[in-house]
Amino acid sequence: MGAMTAADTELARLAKALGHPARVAIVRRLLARGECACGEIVDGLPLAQPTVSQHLKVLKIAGLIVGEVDGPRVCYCVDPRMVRRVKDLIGGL
Amino acid sequence: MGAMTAADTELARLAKALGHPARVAIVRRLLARGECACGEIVDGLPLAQPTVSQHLKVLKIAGLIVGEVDGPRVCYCVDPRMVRRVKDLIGGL
DNA sequence: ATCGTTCATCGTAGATATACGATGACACAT
DNA sequence: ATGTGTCATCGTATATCTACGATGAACGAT
Repeated sequence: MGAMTAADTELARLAKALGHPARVAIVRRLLARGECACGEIVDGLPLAQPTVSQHLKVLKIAGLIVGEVDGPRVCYCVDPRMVRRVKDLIGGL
Repeated sequence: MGAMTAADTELARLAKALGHPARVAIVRRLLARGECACGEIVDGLPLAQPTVSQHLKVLKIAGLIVGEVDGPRVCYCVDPRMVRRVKDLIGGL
């Protein structure tokens, strides 16, 4: 016992993805709205569109959200399994 | 509704502090042991002593742990209120 | 007073994160 | 084909993070 475990790495990876106010706000908004186009997210944040897109990418790589192309738009929503996973890992502390 | 709230910033701040495997491992160890001297933490991690001390500082600034000087040693333990706070904030997602 | 132990801080190199303008890619119109 | 609206990616500047050797500060023992 002592070294960093796989669970430590997984939790750190997810926590890091949530380690920026904009990304927390995005997740919260998606949970409230169910799903949301990128533009709406941009409108709700005091950040430029490329910056928001970059934050969305971080959340997507972490697996917390998924993006579905819908015509000219991209619709984002949370992956409830990953949100559950975060809650379990934090709750397991 | 839309902009980043104070709760978003607080959660992001705490999540960021947990956004490194070593820091998660430290918190977990402290929760398991109750309290722990710095040296024991160093021994349990594949990192140099200054690096561990730096990680401890991050956790301390975030309020997740507190350090008490005990002779030549420094005894660390988690602040249970802050751990509760993290769980509540994550659970509230 | 000097030494050994324990831990923090300093200084620094390399990597990663954050922000945005500019540009590219794609779908849907006209 | 041309244009418009939507979003991703590129390029880049600045800041922050991560790691460690070297050094400093504080305590207990000799």
